[in-house]
Amino acid sequence: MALESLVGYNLKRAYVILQNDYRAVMGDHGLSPRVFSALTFVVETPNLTQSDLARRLGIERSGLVAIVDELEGRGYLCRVAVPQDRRVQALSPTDAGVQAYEAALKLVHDHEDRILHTLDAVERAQLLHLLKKIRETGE
Amino acid sequence: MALESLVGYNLKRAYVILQNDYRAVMGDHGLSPRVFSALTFVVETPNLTQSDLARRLGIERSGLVAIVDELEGRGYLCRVAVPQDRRVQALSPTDAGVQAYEAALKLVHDHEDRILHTLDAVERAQLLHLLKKIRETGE
DNA sequence: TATTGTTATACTCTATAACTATA
DNA sequence: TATAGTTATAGAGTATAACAATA
Repeated sequence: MALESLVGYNLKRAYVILQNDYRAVMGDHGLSPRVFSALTFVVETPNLTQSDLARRLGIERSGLVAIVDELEGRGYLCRVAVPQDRRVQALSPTDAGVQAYEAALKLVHDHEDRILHTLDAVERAQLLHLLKKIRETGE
Repeated sequence: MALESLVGYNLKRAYVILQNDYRAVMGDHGLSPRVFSALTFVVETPNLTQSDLARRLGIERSGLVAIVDELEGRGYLCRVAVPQDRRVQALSPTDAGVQAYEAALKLVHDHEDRILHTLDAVERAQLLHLLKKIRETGE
């Protein structure tokens, strides 16, 4: 079967498996992968703007609006006006946002530990390394 | 950055990079990844039914209809009635389908060789091996 | 002129539910 | 009853194009 030797096919299948398990662990009302990623950037990056965030996530600004709306609706961040440039909205995490991020990160770690239990520490590090090499190529 | 050590995040980013390059190589009227995968199974598996194919691709039967419609519309396969069980349609590749498959496979190989040029043969084999380990876990 | 955030819109991929015809 | 193929429908996720406010 020619597909078995294709990286793209195996990458997609593996990605779908991780994603399904992620959603099962996070639950119906949990943060989706992209919203969790966005929250991570907001919590870890001071003075992040929406355009910055879209660039880092590799999506369009227009697509980010709904993500930021959701995080704001959950009370996890605030859009803060920036006096120096009145076009931009800085994204500032709330205390609830930081707590939700930490709780979610713990769940994500548990999920990855479980779904990747057949990979030992060396294999997991190898996999991360190889995936990052692909990322470096494509950007 | 917590995301950098997450397999799921890096898996998705790498997958998006491969997918974008795939589409660039195959062109606007080329076979999409899922249609190419379906055609591969049809060409390589005699007497394949739609339910079989959906199961192997990991999607629902309902979602497969449009894929088979497209391949039939391109003249790459025929839905063949099976006398033994008149519920099923066997999927039989045409000569044009086999030729299109072979041409597409060549393009896909070129695409993967190019986008993965920073990985040597050993790394690529490692990556395939690790991705398959994840697939085995999740099925 | 260019950029930020935003809205409107459309497209792809996928799932669920219900139908029909067969078994 | 159960299965194969099908249709209708809806929900993510994402992209493009255009707009107002601001630089």
